Amino acid sequence: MIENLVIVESPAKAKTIERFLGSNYTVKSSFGHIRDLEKKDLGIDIENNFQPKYEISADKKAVVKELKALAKEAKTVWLASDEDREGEAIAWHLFEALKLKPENTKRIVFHEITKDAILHAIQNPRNIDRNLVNAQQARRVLDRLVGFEVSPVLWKKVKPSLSAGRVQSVAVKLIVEREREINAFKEQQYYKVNGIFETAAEQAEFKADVEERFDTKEHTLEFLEICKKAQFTVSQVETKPSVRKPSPPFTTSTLQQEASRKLGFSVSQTMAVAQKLYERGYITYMRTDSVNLSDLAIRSAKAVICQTLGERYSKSRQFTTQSKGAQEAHEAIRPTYMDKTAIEGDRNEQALYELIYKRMLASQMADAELEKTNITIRVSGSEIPFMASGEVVIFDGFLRMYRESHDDEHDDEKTTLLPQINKGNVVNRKLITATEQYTQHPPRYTEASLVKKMETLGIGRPSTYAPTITTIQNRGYIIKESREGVEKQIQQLELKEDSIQVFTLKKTFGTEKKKLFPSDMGMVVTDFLDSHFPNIMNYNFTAQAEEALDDIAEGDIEWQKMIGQFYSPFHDNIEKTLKNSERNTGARVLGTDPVSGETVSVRIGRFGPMAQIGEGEKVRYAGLRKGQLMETLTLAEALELFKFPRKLGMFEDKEVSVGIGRFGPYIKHNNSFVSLKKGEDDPASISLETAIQRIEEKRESDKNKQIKVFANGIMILNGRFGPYISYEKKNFKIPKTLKAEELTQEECQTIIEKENSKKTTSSKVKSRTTKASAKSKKTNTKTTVKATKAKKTKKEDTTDR
DNA sequence: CAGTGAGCGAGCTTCCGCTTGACTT
Repeated sequence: MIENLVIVESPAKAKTIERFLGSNYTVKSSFGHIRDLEKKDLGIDIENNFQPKYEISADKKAVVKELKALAKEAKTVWLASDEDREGEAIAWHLFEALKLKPENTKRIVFHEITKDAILHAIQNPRNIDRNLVNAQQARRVLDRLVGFEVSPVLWKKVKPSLSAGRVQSVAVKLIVEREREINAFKEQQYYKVNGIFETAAEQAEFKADVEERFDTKEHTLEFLEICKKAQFTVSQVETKPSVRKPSPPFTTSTLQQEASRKLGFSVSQTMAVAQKLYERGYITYMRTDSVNLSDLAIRSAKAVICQTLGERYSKSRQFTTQSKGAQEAHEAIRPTYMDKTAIEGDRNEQALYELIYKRMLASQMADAELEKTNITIRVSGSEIPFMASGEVVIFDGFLRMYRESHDDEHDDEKTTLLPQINKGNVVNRKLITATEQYTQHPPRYTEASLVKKMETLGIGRPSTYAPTITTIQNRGYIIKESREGVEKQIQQLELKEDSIQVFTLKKTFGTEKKKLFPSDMGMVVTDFLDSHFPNIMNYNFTAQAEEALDDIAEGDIEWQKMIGQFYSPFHDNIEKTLKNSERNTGARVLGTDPVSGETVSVRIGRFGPMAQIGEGEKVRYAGLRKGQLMETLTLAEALELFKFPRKLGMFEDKEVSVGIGRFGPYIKHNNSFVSLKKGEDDPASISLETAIQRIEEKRESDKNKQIKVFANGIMILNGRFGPYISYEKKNFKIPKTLKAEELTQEECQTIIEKENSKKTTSSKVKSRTTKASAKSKKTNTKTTVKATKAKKTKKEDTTDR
């Protein structure tokens, strides 16, 4: 018999709470949502006032069974899921699925995991808030309707297996629109003038720049000529104090941004590392949109600061959340114990912890006090002045602990110290340089800056930022990659003493590191959705839906009514689009092939974007190269694609040719492929000799990979995860009980047969060559393995008890 | 990993938000 059963969402939370509550309370976790709309079909009875059809999620069957058994013998069941829309719904689903009784079920909430907060919650139970639950049901049903009615339109009109949704489609649109802004951007050349001066009295050097940009070299030279003879007089000195305040402690979004900027983490990597820190009790919950801090946390931060840095550095602050649609079920992300300055763990874990620690501590520290000085230097004979600015830190305050970084940081050395200068002083020029520059297009999104943008639009939630970004990459809508910039020659003019010299420098422009680029598919799908479903693609759609959901939560409107108002025009639009719209391949005519006179065009084909010359019998195709977009491809670039594969000659009686594939240029010989050496080989000019050399190098390195080769083509190879068997281009795992070096051909044969028979029974999907099918196959086998494992562990549990 | 790009038709795909593991060729 159990006295009290408390159900929370996270197992780590359950462990902590159990410690606070003592032996009368059994604390278990639901592992998030336990029920959802039917996985297979729409799961909504449209005819019957949008009645949702729920089922226990496949991976929660065991959890539900266990909770049900415990609930049956408990005197009181406490539903302690989070205090937000989703949490309320979890409580309700638990109530329904576990068949709880109203008389001994209590709903409690707390948004900080402290003993006081939990005991207080136990003292103040309430009932499940049905209005809030209904708001969640409306949210769920809306997302299912959008996703499961729009996606099939894409299957018919664009390509099978594509997806659309309230969140993901808008996220892709952000990337597509940014790319178009960049394409439309006309870069402008200008000259930027910087100077180094010294004071007459102390001969102290300092930097000053001209804020205006010069449009031509001639104008720049004119200015330098004036400077040559000019006197430089300090016409204004302006000093004003300023303060800088620390940023609030981390939320999911800000943690992802800072970890990306400071540690180079991807958003999913940040979440994985944070999860580990959370599970080991080092930090509070990592999926939160709140900047709230518990009183205990504020007090203990104060104690640490006063003890280590002195009282002057301490300033307790509580922050309020600004972001749109925040639900604030949790605290901000902070260390659980402020006296733990460092933790055990790998390098990434330590680095992320340090970031979280410092950010939290800094948030409880005093403002930094600065003194900013701006100096204007008049140039005799010109209206254009030089400006110098300096910053002196009077009191470092929180800056001692933490400096936030920003996306738009150009290593501006604006925080330099200025020498003592007074109005009317004459200063001497040491060196004046004018450098040719280019205006910059708007920056492409990184994963983290996309999350930031989504958060400001109120799209997505802390728990979905990382998965959403993964999804749109998996669907092939966007690609994360780094691209090398282009080297340009730029001119620099230098005025030193009495001569002006001109130099030519090389500088690389447009280098992109881990940025998000749209694919052709992303652009075609975005355009299709934008033209047929402008309502859903509107950046305000989610915000407006949230307002309606708030009304439902307040009890001002019935949730089915809200859904009904959305659904009828929406569904009509679906029907209309299915009937009237054309199949969309993003086709575009580029021009005429000067050789054949045939039309050159691009479109998305069965295997992706391609270029095409002519029609009918004489048609020729060529796939687009990495980094090329149908939208911006020129006729010349398209014609270039048809120059490969190029025949080089013969080697060992087989033809050697060079081509360009998805992973760059390659040499093909006797059905095997060898990559060209980056930076050395040029596919357009590579000789037969070099190609043969590359083939022989590849053979040598392949030899080292081989452990054993059998006559019938079975090979034992050394791979990334240890030895494996390769046969007919398929790979097979070697059971851990066997030694790779000692395997015979027969033994390999049996392993292959065994694996092959397993594969055909576990996946009914016919083997296709597309990525999507390969992936679904994987998940299929995965879930079956999981299911059997779950059963096993459950059995062990019952025998133990 | 890198050739490909017709057409038919069966059977499949898909959403967003809550949570953790499992396991890689």
